Amino acid sequence: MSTSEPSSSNFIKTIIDEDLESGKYQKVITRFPPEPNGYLHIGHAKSICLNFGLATEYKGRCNLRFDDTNPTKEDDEYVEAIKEDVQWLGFDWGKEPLFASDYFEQLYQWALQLIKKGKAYVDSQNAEEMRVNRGTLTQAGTDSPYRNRSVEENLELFEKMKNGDFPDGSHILRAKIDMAAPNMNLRDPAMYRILHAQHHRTGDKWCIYPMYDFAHGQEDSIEGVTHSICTLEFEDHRPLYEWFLKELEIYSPQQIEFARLNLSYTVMSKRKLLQLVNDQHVEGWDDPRMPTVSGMRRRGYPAAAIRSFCERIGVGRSASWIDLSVLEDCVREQLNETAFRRQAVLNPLKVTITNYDKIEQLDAPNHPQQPERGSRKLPMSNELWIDRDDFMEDPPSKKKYFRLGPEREVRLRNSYIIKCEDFIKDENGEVVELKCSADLDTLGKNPEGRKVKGIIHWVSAQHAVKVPVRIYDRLFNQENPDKAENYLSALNPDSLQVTEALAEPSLLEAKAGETFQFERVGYFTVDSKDSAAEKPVFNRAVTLRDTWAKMK
RNA sequence: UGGGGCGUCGCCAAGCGGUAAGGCACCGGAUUUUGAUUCCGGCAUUCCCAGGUUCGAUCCCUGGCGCCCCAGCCA
Repeated sequence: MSTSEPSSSNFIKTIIDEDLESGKYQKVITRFPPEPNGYLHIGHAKSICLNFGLATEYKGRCNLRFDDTNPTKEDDEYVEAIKEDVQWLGFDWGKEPLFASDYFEQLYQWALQLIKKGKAYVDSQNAEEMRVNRGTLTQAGTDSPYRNRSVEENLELFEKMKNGDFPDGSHILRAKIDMAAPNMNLRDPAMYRILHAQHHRTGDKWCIYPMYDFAHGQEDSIEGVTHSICTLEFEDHRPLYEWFLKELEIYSPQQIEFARLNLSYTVMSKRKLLQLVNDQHVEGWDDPRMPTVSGMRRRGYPAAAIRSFCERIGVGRSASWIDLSVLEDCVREQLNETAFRRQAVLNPLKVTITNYDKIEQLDAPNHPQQPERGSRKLPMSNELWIDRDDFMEDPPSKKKYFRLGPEREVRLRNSYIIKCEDFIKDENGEVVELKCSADLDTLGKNPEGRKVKGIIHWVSAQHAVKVPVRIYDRLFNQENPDKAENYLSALNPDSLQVTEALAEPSLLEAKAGETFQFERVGYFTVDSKDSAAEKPVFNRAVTLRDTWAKMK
């Protein structure tokens, strides 16, 4: 499956090691429990790598379980997308994925059990009344007037709720715990609400649906999960998680919380990502600018890069902010190994080689560090395109600059060394063409007596193919978009720039999903949606590291 | 001002009473037909602050300070 992931220690492994050693558990069973109400994002990837990673490392199992307890927000489209993403990330959940909805009957029976035990009651206050009577952070709540209904009455009302005799919101099943509890979650939390909604799997079979708190622990219990790993916000829910399992007298897994991922220049809430999609600020969940797994896949981020990112950032309990550049660096790390090298010019400047009048098919390696991966033919002629950035009429520092300039020499990547003899300007004073001479004795070898440090990429004008290229930048231009008055105001208007590249002809054969390094520029992936045979459209996954840009 | 957490290098993160791992970033230097990659070297006398216990504290105690989460019939 995935390559070697050494994986450093973290506090969760310490807990598991202790549990294994003390004999509390003999095996490790985890689970990844997404709600199918949106696409997976990089934050989910962290949880996936953690949960599946632990299962692999301890030779246990990790279940993929859809937490589909709220039919008003869930959809099969999301189920399918989530399955694809988990698989693509390189993980295996075994036979079939599991669903909370498969446990609805059992959950219902358990609710009856708590009612009979006097631990649950049907409340008939409306939502507003419940809110008011819940109290505040510093004031205890007050008991509902319906709190002491008899078991019989509760049973009867709950039965009617189940049968669909009541409209949404008219009644609710609550756990009878303590309206004065300092932990708000224990102030008689809701267990079941009435929802006359079509469920993506059970259709209209149910009119009542369990709340997260009344479902999650029992789901874990049914599946024999040993370590139920979730994010920090659920820490306050743990006493409730344990309360239900204890009152139900069933096996109680251990919940462990870790800090969720925060990535700079992006938002991570599904609600906001959904809004970006619905309001068409992006082209869809898999828009290459989205922090979704599918967006990153389309952008050209390899699964291995996402895994190594998750390994690199570690797992802890303190709120952490990871810079987007860390992710990009993981992408480079992978792509540098795997991507074939090609030449393409994004911002063309014409060059005429004055002493060269033939056409040659030069040999250029697919990957200089991996010669066994072969080579391709690179056509060379006397009219070329190079990148505008590689010429300066007046270089700043004679010493530090080693690109093209008047009287300067430079190596054409995979070709000859050329010297700029002259340059031509248009009426606006802009350089439009360079006249260069080539040292014809420098193909595949260095000249004697002088060193030419600069190397530039190029493409033969008559052979070049025009290909659409999409340059992506961060979706937001504020480090923490959530800190803006409205996160939408932090959207980067220039996050997508559509342009064209003049590319070497071999790139015409590029297949959807393939990634190439355009030498000295960056990594570009053939878009899987908008490309056709012989008509590749390229997405820039990430630039190359550029220390020269930093020096300037 | 109720409850639950967190605070170790610029960013993550080990450490669990015996004298500060590692990764990334950064800074040097070497190799290089990608100013990329690779390679070598450097990079916390100090662990939010102040007291205390101890032969010895990042780890224990006390008191501060700062930050995060909780008042959905969302998960």
